[in-house]
Amino acid sequence: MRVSREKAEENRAAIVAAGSRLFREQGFDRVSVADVCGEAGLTHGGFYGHFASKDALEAECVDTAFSDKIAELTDPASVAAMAGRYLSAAHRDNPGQGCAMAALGASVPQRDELLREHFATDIGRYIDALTAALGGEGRAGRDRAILLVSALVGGLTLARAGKASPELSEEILASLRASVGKLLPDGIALNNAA
Amino acid sequence: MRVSREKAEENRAAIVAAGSRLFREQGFDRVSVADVCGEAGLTHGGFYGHFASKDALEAECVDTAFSDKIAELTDPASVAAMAGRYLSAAHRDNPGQGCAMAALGASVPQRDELLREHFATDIGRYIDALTAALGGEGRAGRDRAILLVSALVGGLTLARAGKASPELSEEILASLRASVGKLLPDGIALNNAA
DNA sequence: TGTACATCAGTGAACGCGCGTTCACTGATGTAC
DNA sequence: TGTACATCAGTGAACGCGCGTTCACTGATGTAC
Repeated sequence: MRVSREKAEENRAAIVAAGSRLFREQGFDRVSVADVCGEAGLTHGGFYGHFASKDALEAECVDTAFSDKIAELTDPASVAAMAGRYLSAAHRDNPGQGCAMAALGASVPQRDELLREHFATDIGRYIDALTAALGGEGRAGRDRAILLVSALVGGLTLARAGKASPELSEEILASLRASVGKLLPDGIALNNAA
Repeated sequence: MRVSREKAEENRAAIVAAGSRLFREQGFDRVSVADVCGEAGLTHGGFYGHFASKDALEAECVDTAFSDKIAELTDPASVAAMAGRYLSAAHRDNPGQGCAMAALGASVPQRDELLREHFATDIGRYIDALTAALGGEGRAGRDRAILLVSALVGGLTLARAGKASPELSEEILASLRASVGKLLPDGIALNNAA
């Protein structure tokens, strides 16, 4: 059942897309190679023709998840829009297309060296991009970006972990939308809509 | 090989203590019932005489981890001391006795209802205790506590996930020690020693 | 352009392994007298 | 207090299951002529 080289490349990309979503939704350990391949419309036997191991797939999925998010960061207004979306109930309830740091960051230390190195590089790229988008310079600029991303990642983690208490989860998101708005440059307002 | 009721109670407590540490170090899914029992000096066969399921153990381990941390929060100075320890390389590198929110929070949504409810209740208790310890009142008091705990949890998650890049990981911790110091009440300084 | 064959993307069964949970058994503890 | 026996905490083998990975096979693709 050989397919064309073009189709094979599409299949590979479909595996990465499916893994990128499923890993963020359920975590690395709760998603099997067969789950990912099935989601991509394939059986699992051909997987090792595309990837050296499940670890290698994980690393590639993480990279693509970060790249999508980094591309969104262009100027201070884009950061405010991102923060508004980030602290929304929609993001809390749909991790599959959301932040890889909040969804997968805590499990990175237990994973293999390839993934740990990719994840560290990606976090560095994200902080660089956020600092640049905020227009800050030097130590103060990076401090602001690091405080912002930390508050977002931690707040979303708490809102998700506390979701069995809906009022608490909502309070955490609403409270952080207010606090994070004050961390942004003057004149840039958080978008609370999304 | 029956043991005395007193010894049986000690064994049960040893299982909870071992689980509380191992789960924070490696995550729920990467620690087996046999791992926990072995760490407590027992075999795994008797486990179900003490606990209804692995899920029930997880919930109890989470509760004890939170209780230990909540007891530390007494006044503004205790919060500053906690924050200094929280953002240390020692905490980053030793999750077993550290913060359950950073170590396990991201995996809560995938776990069973019992654990999700316990975790949500524990987060609520933690935020209540942190607000009270900071001496703040009303909306502003809770906002400050929520921003603080979010920055701590997110920052530690990033420092751990980015540890393959040691300079980045250190920068995140140092930057947040500076930023978090400014979030504390006037006159209360972060303890950078631990 | 048309044909013959080599290549190789994908299939599905199989592998060894570790998991959560169960259970028959053991022997020290706890109790009835 | 001392004895006889019932209780039950802990043991270790076993269960069914799902995992990551491998492999013989299939048949459409791609290429040599």
